[in-house]
Amino acid sequence: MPELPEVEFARRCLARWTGGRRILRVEFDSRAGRIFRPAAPALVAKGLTGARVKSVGRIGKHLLVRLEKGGASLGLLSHLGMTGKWLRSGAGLDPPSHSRARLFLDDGKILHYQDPRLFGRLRMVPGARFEEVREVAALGPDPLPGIDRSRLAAALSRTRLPIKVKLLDQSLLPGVGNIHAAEACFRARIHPGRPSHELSLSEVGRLADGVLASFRSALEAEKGPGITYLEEGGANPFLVYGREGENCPRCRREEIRRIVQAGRSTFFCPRCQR
DNA sequence: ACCCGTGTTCGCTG
DNA sequence: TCAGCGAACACGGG
Repeated sequence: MPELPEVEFARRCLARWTGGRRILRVEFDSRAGRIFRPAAPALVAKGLTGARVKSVGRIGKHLLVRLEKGGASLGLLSHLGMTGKWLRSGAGLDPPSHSRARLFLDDGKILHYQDPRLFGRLRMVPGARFEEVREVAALGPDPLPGIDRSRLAAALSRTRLPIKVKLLDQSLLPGVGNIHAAEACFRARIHPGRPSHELSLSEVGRLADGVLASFRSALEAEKGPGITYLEEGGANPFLVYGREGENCPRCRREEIRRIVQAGRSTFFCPRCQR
């Protein structure tokens, strides 16, 4: 369920697990071709074998792993798609289900890239020049630790798209996904259907605050049991997402509604959000 | 069985 | 030319 907070959590885990470690061996499953495409899985595996991890970065929902092999820099770009996850296990344990690739580290641990739906991507970036990768080049500046409000206001003034739909555009505030777009509109008390160019400067400011607050709240939840995934059985940690029919947590007088915008669900309070 | 889904890209349309 | 839309990708869960 990766939007920015989950990807940032994955980054911290990966950094802790791999810092200074060497990759001894790489395995992949029969479906890994989708994840690695257009490169052949065997080529990626060969490229990673023997490399040492230097650092793990992130921009938006993209993980940027910097490695070194034979004195040369090497990059691994990881996008988790809808269901991608990095997990770690000890040697000799059964791999988790849908483990598409496994990296065997020199401390005896195994990193698994798990991705049931195969929407994620894992690709090598020569020289770790991530900025030359088209999807990365198209991203706006990462919203953490802060958002440039003038830039945000300027970008919003140029489109009539509903604000909640525009928030999904990764050139705006990369890392915002369907959940946090709805959460940010709710926190900002802005109706998700409002044309972006109509927002006042103070509304744009509230929206930036809303995005950051929603991210921080989710990151805070990750520190606990690491559960912010709706499917994982924990309580729904969100204010409006997935809460159709429940009372609004702010006004307590209106039920949360669900609408569909650009083919995606949006949840909002019709009383609080105008 | 049917519907829904945390993301992105591509092709079509007006 | 291009913003905007819907479909497609693929699979599990309710």
